[in-house]
Amino acid sequence: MMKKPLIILTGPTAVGKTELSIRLARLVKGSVISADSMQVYRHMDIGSAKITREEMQEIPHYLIDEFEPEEEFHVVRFQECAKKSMEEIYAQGRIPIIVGGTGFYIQALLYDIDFTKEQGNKEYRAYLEEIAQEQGGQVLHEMLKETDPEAAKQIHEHNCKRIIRALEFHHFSGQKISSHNEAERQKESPYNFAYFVLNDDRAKLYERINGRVEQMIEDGLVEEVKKLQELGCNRAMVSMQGLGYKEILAYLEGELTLEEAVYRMKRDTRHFAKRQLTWFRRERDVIWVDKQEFAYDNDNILKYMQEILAGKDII
RNA sequence: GGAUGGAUUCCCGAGUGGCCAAAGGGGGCAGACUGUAAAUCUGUUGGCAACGCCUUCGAAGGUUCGAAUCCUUCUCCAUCCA
Repeated sequence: MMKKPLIILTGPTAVGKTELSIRLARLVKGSVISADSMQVYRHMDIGSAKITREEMQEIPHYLIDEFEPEEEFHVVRFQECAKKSMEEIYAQGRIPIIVGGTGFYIQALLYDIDFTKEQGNKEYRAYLEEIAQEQGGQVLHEMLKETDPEAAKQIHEHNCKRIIRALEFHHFSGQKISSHNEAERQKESPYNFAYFVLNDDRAKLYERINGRVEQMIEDGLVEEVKKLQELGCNRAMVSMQGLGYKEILAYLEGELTLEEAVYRMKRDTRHFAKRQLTWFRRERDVIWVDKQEFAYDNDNILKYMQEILAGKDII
């Protein structure tokens, strides 16, 4: 059976994915699926740098404004929703284009990683979190050594979240997460895909990030977060852990000055961009698109992409 | 003009004779990641032909087996007195 076509356009935050994605979508008759852990939430527009209706220019977009900020969105839901969207897109004779900077989400979809072994209840996790709280993370790490020594070796003892997940996985599935991961890692993608990573010179990227943060403040990010607060959003919510949101929330609660909040937003966004790049470097079959090499001209970039897509029989 | 305090590695900041290429933090750089991923976590950060050598703690001299640490002079900064 022929593999279905799939285009991915990603890159670190603030490289300029959005603009390019629209032109690409028009070029290949594509529909966009957002792979962005924050743009899925409604009422979070400025801080997530969400694409606007006008910018979409009639190109269908999926997974934007799909959930309320109090809902918990995560990879598994992303995968489910994205797969559903893809079917719809294929049925219309269009090509799905994954656009967004959340590498983990992209991976989950691209390699159709299996997450459904167990759907744990919250109790066990709460129990583990309590242990971590009261006895410290090392205790959990010791527990993991018992049940899954391989995983214990791979996960640093300070990384509580991942230790908890590994224990939880074992608890509900009876299997080792280390072997599960190992198996999933071998998977081949069920799609005929092109994985583009847009990149730019680091210094330029950082400049853009800093500028973008300033712009967000000017555009009324503080007001946006105030409204979210009024809607009942608090820092425990997954959505409120987004960059920009957690800092402004801290400012509104009097923990930080605005200046300090802005400083942190910039810094943490830069760090985030770095982590994204690390992620993409590790992914296989990635096509790097360095903006400098194309003289910062999207026409050139599109031409290049088009060639590659044609070569892979995607278009 | 006088008095006092200060000047430390990219930044802030400890160190007050050997254990100091110099704590800690920040920033930078690198990495991990398979149900919170804009999250969570790790490593590294003077140079080199690198288990050793070289350069560094405002500058120049000096004391000492040995100095970022003590002495002298100078430069700059801060506060105070004129």
